[in-house]
Amino acid sequence: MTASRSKSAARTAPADGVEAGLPLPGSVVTINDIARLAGVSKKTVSRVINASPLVRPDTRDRVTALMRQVGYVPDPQARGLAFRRSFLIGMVYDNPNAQYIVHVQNGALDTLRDSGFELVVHPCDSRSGEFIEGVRQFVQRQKLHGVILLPPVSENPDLAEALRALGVRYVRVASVPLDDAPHMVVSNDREAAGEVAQYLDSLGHRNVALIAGPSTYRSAHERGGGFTEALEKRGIVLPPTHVAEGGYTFESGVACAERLLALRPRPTAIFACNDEMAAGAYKAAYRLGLKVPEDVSIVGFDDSPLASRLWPPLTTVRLPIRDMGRQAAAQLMATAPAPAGTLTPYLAVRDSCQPPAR
Amino acid sequence: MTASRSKSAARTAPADGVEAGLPLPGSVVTINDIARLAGVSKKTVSRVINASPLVRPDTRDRVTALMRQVGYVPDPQARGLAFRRSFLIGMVYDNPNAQYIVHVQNGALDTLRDSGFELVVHPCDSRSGEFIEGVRQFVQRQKLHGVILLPPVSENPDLAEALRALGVRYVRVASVPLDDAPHMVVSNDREAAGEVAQYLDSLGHRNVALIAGPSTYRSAHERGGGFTEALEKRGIVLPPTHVAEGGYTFESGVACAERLLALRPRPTAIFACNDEMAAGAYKAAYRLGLKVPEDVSIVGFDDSPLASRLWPPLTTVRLPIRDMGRQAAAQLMATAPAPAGTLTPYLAVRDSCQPPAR
DNA sequence: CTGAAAGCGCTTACAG
DNA sequence: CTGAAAGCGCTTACAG
Repeated sequence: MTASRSKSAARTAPADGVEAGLPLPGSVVTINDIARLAGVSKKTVSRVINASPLVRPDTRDRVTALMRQVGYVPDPQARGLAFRRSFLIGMVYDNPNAQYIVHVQNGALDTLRDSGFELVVHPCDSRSGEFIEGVRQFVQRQKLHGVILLPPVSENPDLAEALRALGVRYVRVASVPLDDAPHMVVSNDREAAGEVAQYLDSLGHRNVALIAGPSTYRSAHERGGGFTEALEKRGIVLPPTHVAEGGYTFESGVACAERLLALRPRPTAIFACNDEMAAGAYKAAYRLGLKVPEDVSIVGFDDSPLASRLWPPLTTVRLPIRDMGRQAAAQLMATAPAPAGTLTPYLAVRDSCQPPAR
Repeated sequence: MTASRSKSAARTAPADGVEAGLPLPGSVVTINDIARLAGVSKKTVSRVINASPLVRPDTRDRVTALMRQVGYVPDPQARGLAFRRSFLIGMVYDNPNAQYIVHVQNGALDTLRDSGFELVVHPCDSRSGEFIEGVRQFVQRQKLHGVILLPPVSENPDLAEALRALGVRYVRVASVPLDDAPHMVVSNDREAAGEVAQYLDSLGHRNVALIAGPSTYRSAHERGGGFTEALEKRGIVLPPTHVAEGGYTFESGVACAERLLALRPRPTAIFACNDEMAAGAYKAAYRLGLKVPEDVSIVGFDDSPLASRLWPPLTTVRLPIRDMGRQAAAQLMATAPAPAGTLTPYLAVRDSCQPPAR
C-alpha cells in the first residue's frame, strides 16, 4: 500500500529535475501537487479553493500564489463528484426564435465567464408528453447547479413544480411574474405595449388593429392586453373585429393582416405582437398594393434583426434579451437572494409609421 | 473500517422493507446497489455498462434488466473522473448568425440525444489574441470528449493545431477541406454558387454583378469564385468593376449594391454571397426606386429566415446546416473512422429573379 | 487554524 | 468469464 502510494506520488511529480519540483507546464497539476509544494495538507488547499475563512492569511496567500504560478485549476469533475453536484448550468427551451435563444445564451455566458461554470443547452419539445421527464433526467443525471427556463416552457407550472421537487435551482424568464422573485426574470411587455398605443395615438391614429399572439403564450396576453388597455385609457376602442389572433409566425401574420386590411374603413395602423407577424403584415400590404407607412402604419415587437432589414425599417419594441440572460444566470449564481430582475423593453422608432392620411 | 463500510451500505439500501431490496424510486441508485441486487461484483456491472464482451450473456441480461428496472444510469461525473475525460461535447464559434448557430446546435443534439453526452456552448472572440488559450483551457478543464468548430474559427489553423496538440477530438465545419477527412464537415459552397450562375444565365442575364463576402472568410472565396468560374465557363465575364466586397452584413450589402446599381449599363442581376447582403441590396434598390425583380434580379445565399420574409421572397441557396451539425457530432462520436461529410447546398428558387427587361 | 481518514461513484490494472 | 484492491481528484465529517 505504501509502495503504491509513493508510486502515485512519483507519477504526479515532475518528470525531470525542475528546480523546486514545479510541475511541467502542460502536465496536469492536482491538489496533491499543490499541497506538497506548499508544504500543507490537501485539506488546507481545499479550504483555500473554497474560500474558507479557516485558513491563516499568510498560508492562504502562499497557496494562492502557488496555484496561480503553476496554473492550477481544480478539476470540476472531481469537485463535482465530492460535492454531489456539477458546475453546469442548463438552459431549457422550446422556442423557434434563434435570435432569442442565442441572445439569452450570450447573456448567461456573460455572467458565467471566469466562474468555472459552463452552459449546457437543452432544447425540448414541450408538446411531447414526456418532456418534463426528459428535463428531470437531464437535471438529475448532470447534477446541474441550476436551470434557466425560456418562454414558453418557462410558463409551464408542472415543469417548475418538478424542478422544485428535485431541489434544483431554477430561474424562469417570462413576461409576467409566475413564481417568487428569486425564480423569475421578467420583462415588462405590458408596459412596452402600452407605449406602442401611446405612440400610435400621438400620431393621430384612431382606427387601429391588433395582430395578437397565440393565447397559449403569456407574452401574448401581456402585449395584447397592455396595448388594448392603454388604447382604452386614451379613449380609443379596439372592437373584436379589429383583433386577429396569430401564432407568432410569419405566415399567420400574413393571414391576419389580410383579414384586417379588408375592413372598411381600413385601419390606419396595425400593431403586430411580434416582428415575424409584422413582416407578414408587410407582405399582405404589398400584395394589396398598399404602401407602408403611407397607407398603413405597422409596429412590431422584439426588435429582431428582421426589423431593421425590412423595407421600410420596422418600428418595434426592443426586448433586452441579453440582459435577461445575464440576470437569469446571476440569480442562479447568487449565494444571497439576488435582487429580482424586471427589465422593461422600449420602443425603437424607425420608419414604418406616420400620421394617417388626411 | 469495516464498520464504516457497512454503514455506507446501509445508507444506500432502501429506507424501508421493499421486497427484494429494490431502491425506492427517486433515491439515487449506484453501481453498488446494482451489484448487490444482481449478486455480482461492481466490476461486472461496470463491464455491462461499458459493453465489454467479457461477461456471460445471461449475467449481462440479468444485470441489464435490473438496471432498466430500477432506472439506473451511471453517474457521468464519476465515470468521467475515472476515465479522465467527460461526456461533454464543446461547440466553439465566433459567428454573428444566430440562425446558423442554433441550427448547428440542434443538429448536433439530434445525434447526441440518448447518448449520454451533452452539448456545452462556447462562443468566443477570435479577434482577441488569447482566444486560442481560452479554448484550450475550456477543453482541458472540462476534459471534453470533443469539439465542434464553426466557421470562421473553424478556418483558423492555429486553433486546430492547438487542439491536435491537446489530443482532443475535433471536427471543423467549413466550406472547403482544410484538414483530413475525419476532422472535416464540408459544405460544397462552390458548386452551389455555380448553380446560381447557371440559373441567372438560363434566365438570359449577361450583365451581372457580384457582392462578394469578406476575403477573410473561406466561404467568401468559394462562393464568389464558384460563381465567377461558372459564369466564365458560360462565356460571361465579370469585370472587376462589377464585383464589390462586402462584409457579410446588411449594411455592407446596402453600400455595395448602391455602387453596383450606379454602373451604366446597370447590371440586370446581382448575386449577393449571403442573405444579409441580399437584403441590403433590396434596400438599395428600393431607395433608388428600382423594383425587384422587374428592374434587377437578386439572389442570396444561406436561406436564412430573412429570405422568405423579404418582399418579394428571395431566391437563395439553402445550406443544410442542421445536417452539418448532425454529421459533425457523428464524426466526433464515431469509434471507427466515420465517412467524411460533404454536403451540397441547393438553390431555393423564389420570386426575386426574372429575365432581364427586353 | 490544520490534518489524517474515509468517501463521492465509477474504472484500471492485476489476479485468478 | 469474474472479482478484490487501488485509484481518479476532490470534499465531508471528525479530531485536535
